[in-house]
Amino acid sequence: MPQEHAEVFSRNCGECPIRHRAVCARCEPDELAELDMIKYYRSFEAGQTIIWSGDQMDFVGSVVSGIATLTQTMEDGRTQMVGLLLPSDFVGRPGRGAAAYDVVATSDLVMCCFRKAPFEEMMGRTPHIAQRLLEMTLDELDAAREWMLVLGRKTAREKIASLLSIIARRNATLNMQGPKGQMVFDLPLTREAMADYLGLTLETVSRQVSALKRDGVIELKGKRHVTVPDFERLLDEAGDDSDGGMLA
Amino acid sequence: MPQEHAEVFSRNCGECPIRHRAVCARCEPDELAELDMIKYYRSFEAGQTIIWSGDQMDFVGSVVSGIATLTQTMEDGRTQMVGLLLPSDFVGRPGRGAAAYDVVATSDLVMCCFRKAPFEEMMGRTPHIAQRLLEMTLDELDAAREWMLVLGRKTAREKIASLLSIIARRNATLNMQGPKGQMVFDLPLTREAMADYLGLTLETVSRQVSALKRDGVIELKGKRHVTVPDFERLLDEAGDDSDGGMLA
DNA sequence: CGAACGGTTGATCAAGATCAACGTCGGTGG
DNA sequence: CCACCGACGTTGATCTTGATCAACCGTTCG
Repeated sequence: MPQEHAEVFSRNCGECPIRHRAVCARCEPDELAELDMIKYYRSFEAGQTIIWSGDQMDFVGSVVSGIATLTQTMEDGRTQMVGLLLPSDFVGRPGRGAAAYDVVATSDLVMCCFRKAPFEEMMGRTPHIAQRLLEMTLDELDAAREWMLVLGRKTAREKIASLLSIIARRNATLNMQGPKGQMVFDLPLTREAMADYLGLTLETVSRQVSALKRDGVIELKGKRHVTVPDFERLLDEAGDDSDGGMLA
Repeated sequence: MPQEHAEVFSRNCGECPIRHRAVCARCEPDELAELDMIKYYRSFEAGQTIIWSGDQMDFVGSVVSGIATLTQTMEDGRTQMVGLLLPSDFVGRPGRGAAAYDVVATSDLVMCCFRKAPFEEMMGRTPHIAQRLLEMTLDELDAAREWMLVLGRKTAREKIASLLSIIARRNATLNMQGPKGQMVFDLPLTREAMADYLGLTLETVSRQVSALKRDGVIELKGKRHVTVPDFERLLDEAGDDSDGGMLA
């Protein structure tokens, strides 16, 4: 049986770790106060399904800590990840009743949830929220399109390198470092989840990770702890042009 | 040399064929009048590149008539389509200076362009525009995610069937018919463009189209004119569950 | 301890890529 | 008028990448 998270979170938005990146990033104190009235926290453990595709959704919200995946599954069991949710990412689609994808917690996870109806109502008259959500959605769309190139045209090796560089870069921006030189991080995904991300089998993922290690593109400590000695080299293996998608 | 379009378009938004579906769908008469002051029409011929990836963009806009594609290209020439733009679809990303993708007119095309800076300024104080753009962006994100499943997990035959069903469905909603029973339409894409859409080679596209024809899933008159005798059958071949993605 | 889970590695197979030839249609210029 | 060319499409033969099937390892957890 799931044991309740012992950890206690401050309800105070001022202390919120994702305050400056989430949907509420642009909100004024009075707007935060209003959001506060319709918000609540929920904890999930690793492996738990947060939302089932097709379910009626009565909340939207932000990932506060932990990692979740958005996945689509065909009747015969083939599954494709279509979103990777990190802290500050938004869950749920205002204006739609039913969830379109499964949302699964990959690690232990905390969400800041807003009751859906009041949130939608508030969004309608609070440009600060609507604007921020638009911005975040446009970013997600860009990420999805980058991902489509990976899925449609890259080789298995390039796919793995692409995924590693994406995780490395996200990690760097989270720690507010530039993405260059040596980088170290932990893989937040199992080999199977990586396969579902990249449209591969887990065997192919395992082989290509080993190959990148053998060729010195990455170093591994255990199965998950990755060191990238030369980020440019990794980008090269990913087939990305060197600028790495820096957009004005 | 490109010959100028002889056709003349009414500047009048009241007669605009995409009025009810575009970014301006929710605008009041006074807002339309303001948009009118920053708008202009541009025509492109089939094959013409509208925007090059990396270019500075000085406008955003809506496709009024015709079809365009968003594509990404790797240094070695591999290309992946990441968006298919039909009438009423929006082009450009407010808040970003440089284009992230190539935009190419697949057919002769007319765009209703807005000068970027004034449009962004106006969006900041016109919720009707921002809200509609958010809604359209969320729809595009959903489409991109559906597409990711196609790219990552479907077989070549399923990919072709998926593309045909998407085009058939879009066509049906444009003509305001329900997507069922017999459907007839023209393919707006060459075999090569279909391949770039689906992450296949043009040879595989050709073979699978022939196979679907041989198996009676579709009928062809010429290379482009398609008849789908049984839409359910097509959905089945696409591996989609029967509801066809009808979401509340 | 044994089972479950995550991961690695090997042998074999098949879907789709690649290379190549050919067909059709619609201009265009001699 | 016809010959030629280029764009688009089809089909065949062969090759390669990644899938599939299978065995096995190490860790963790009842």
